Amino acid sequence: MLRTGLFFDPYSASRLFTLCTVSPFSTSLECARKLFDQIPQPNIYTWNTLIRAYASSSDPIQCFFIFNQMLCQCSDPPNKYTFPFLIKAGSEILGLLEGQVIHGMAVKMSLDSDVFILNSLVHFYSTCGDLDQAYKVFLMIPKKDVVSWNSMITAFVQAGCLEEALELFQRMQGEGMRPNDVTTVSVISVCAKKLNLKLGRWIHSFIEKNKIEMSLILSNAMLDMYTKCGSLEQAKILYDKMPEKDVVSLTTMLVGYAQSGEFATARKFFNAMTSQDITAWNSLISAYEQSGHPKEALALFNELQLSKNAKPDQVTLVSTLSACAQLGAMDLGGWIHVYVKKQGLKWNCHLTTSLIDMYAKCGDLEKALEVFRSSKQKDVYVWSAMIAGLAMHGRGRDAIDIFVRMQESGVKPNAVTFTNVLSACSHAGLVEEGRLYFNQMQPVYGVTPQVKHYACMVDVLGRAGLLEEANGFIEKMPIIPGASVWGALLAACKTHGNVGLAENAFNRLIDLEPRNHGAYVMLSNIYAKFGLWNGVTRLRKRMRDFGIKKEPGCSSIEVDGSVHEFLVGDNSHPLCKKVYLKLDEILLNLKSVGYIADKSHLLQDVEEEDMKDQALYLHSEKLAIAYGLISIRSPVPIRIVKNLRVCGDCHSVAKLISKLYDREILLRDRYRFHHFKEGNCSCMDYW
DNA sequence: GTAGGGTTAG
Repeated sequence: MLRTGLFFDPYSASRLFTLCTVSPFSTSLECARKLFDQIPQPNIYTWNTLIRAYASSSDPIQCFFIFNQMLCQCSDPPNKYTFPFLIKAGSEILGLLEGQVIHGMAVKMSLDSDVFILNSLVHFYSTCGDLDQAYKVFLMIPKKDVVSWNSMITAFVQAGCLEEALELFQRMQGEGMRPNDVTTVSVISVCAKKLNLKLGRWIHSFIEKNKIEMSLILSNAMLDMYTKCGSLEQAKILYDKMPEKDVVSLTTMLVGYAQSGEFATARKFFNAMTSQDITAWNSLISAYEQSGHPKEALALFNELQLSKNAKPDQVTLVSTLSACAQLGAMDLGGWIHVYVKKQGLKWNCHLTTSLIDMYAKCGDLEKALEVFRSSKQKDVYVWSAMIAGLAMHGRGRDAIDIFVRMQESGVKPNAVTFTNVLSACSHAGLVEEGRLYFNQMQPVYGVTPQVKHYACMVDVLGRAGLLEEANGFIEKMPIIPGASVWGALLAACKTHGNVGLAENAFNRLIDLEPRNHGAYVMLSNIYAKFGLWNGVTRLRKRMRDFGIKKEPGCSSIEVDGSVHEFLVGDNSHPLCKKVYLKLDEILLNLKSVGYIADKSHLLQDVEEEDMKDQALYLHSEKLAIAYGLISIRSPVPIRIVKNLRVCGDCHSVAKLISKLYDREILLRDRYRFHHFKEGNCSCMDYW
């Protein structure tokens, strides 16, 4: 074209240029840009095409620089085609200000009745979070087409206004507008979000009746709806009928099966993909992590690192950090912290939250605070995670301090925040503060207390020994007390010894959750404490009859990046002989300073009666501590995670070991952290 | 003589 001079014909040059911008090759945009710079007098069409190309690129902000250049260099003013591209760029960069400027220019140029520009603006304002403005623009569209309706319906769905979206769906039909496949994609996703299978089925038949095209995206949205609403069978039927499937279809099925615990089938869909993208990996990892299989999640994460096709992203790391937190795997957790920095991944609030949570749950509260202090963006979840971290370490006053500072910085507390604040009050014995914040929830903060908040409040009162007040509090509850509420009261009765209230709490709890083994163990412990052996026997028989088993105690410890688990009396560890030798040595040392095993904990233990003397000695946390002393060099602290609450004897032993062996021990049990140092525990024996 | 807006999975 250069040789023939055709390139200097503006029309021909712009055809070549357009071809270049739609090329799928990754370097084609650079190429197009170079080409553009050689076009002598780019016309308005050419400029628009360049802006369009950048609007859907990875660098949409360029659109505004180019637009500026265009205003200076192009003899034609921007036209109705220019604005949709710029508005799209505004949505991409979430640039509310930029978009508003563009909107203003369109108005000045009297282009604000163009349906394309207005539809773009509806989408733009909604992605920037200004739903009111989106709706105002929508109402001003003189001749709404199907895209106008779709844009507004989608805006409502994405803002979580599901009822409004359904209303609009009705209204568009009332005004004679026929929904298309895009409309029904949004409406089906409303059904998925509401978990409303009935409505989902109705929309499905609506689509068939109205002969709406079953696009691949619509089929995928429908698969998503059926799996989320718990109808895997219908999802499978639809899936088998789909003429075309893509990676989204497979991922949706994968998630459906993984979330109902059918991991083998989920893996089949995972393996059936020609190439597993990062979303597929994330789906499987998070399914494992969220259903109590953190070890499998970490194994998959390791597999992912060997994969050539996908690289971990922020979502992967959030799930993986959460798995680390569950296991107390701080080596890997810290490695991920470094990984994010090294890879230059963008920090977001999700990542910050899970990193704080990981450090706090692995026992390194200082690191958690460091991450918290250095984070630039703090949303309500970041603040709440820090409050929870301080709470589980017994630092109630500091937690409340953070709660106050959060409000000073203009972040409004939500239901999660209050759960954590109340938990901080309960762990630190701050009864007055607990009462105060609970009573302020609705009137001051507009957060309606849920069952979990009542349970926390019962815990605050009960732990402090105010059993009657806690019981009265439950009786006055305006909502039905759930199992967690009775569980909190029962636990308090165990700590402070009240058989009458305990029996009532137990019965109410068992009515709601007949197979709650924790309830049986707690009541049995209370009977044992008072020497009510008939009660113990009765309960034990009832457990046998119903086939209810106590959850076995399990402690885990991370050494050199791998997690070791110990069960009660475990013999499966390769180094178990050494562990038991170490344990003998420890107990001998402890006895020399006057330690006597507290056997009251033995009598209380329902399932372990056969093991009598051995049982205490074999508690999993003792095994894990012994293993830690063997394999972790001083002065690195020993970090243990236990699935149940630590027993009184293990608690005393850990205190003594911390002094005798001059080692810090961080033990996370089901409810909180115990930081043993120089013969004392951070919980000050209030737990 | 060239063109534009809205949709699914973590």
